[in-house]
Amino acid sequence: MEARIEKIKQQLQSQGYKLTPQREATVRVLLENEEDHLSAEDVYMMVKEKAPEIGLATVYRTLELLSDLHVVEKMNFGDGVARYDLRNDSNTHHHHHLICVQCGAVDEIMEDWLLPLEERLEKEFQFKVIDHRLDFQGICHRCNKQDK
Amino acid sequence: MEARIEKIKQQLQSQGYKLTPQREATVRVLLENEEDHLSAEDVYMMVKEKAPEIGLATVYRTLELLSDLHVVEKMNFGDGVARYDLRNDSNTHHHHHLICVQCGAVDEIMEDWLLPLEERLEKEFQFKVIDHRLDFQGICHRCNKQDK
DNA sequence: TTAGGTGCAAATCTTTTGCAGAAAG
DNA sequence: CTTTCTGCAAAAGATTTGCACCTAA
Repeated sequence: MEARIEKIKQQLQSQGYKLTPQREATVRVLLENEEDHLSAEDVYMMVKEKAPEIGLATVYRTLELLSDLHVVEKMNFGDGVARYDLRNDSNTHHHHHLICVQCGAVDEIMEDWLLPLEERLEKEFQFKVIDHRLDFQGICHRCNKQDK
Repeated sequence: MEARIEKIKQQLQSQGYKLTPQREATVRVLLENEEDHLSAEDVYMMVKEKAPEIGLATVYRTLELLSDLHVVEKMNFGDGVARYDLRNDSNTHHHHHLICVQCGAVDEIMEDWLLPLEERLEKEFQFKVIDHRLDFQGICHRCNKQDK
């Protein structure tokens, strides 16, 4: 965990930015909730517990900055808010989402199932893939059980 | 084109809704711009040319209604606005997006490449897939050419 | 001392809602 | 008539911005 913070600090500094206490608190919240997909408001509330004086605008600015640096990924699941995920070390994003339309849960699959498709895309469409996003909407295993 | 409007009219009526002139004008705009991904504001401006008295709220309400009926699909590409696409006749959504990070173009692949994955999901994760969404970010063939 | 950061409040932008009147069966 | 629909204006909610102060190299 400390190692990942150190790395992010270096990413920031290499671009002339500082890892301020506010930014560090924000990153720690993301780190401690890696499997969730927090909104800016979510992050704000959690950061407030550690650093009550922080402002919402700072959280937005931090998330935007980290997003520009590809440290976090900004996502949109269709409810009116942006959600943010820490990226893994290689700065690539290769997980897929299982979005339950019944209970709203968002699960993840961490494997990358799309490499064959990406190769096909480059060949057939001359489209050079940088990243992708794959979401499935459906009924999750928990709701499936309950329905019986 | 008239046939598709007629079909949408029946879909509305079967649920107790009317195909009002405003709604028809909205559908026609979507029909005439099927390969674009229009925002509510885009649709509003185009509908205004045919029916200048229409209100933005009506466009939003119409798009929301059509979305509920699965006549259009509401999407979000990460810029702050929702975008709307007419669905095909079977009311399924099986196209994939190629989003160019350089010129911003959004191309589509109409084939469904994911059926094998969906089967695997149901087996391995007990997740019943209703719909999916697959977007690729990268460099499109046009930009690829220009760069040379 | 100087550029980068921050908190606050105000501004902006998209989308939704309340309401009174209009349209359609 | 009664239900659905509309336009307008106001409200709501998320995000951004202006600004004066702050803080670290």
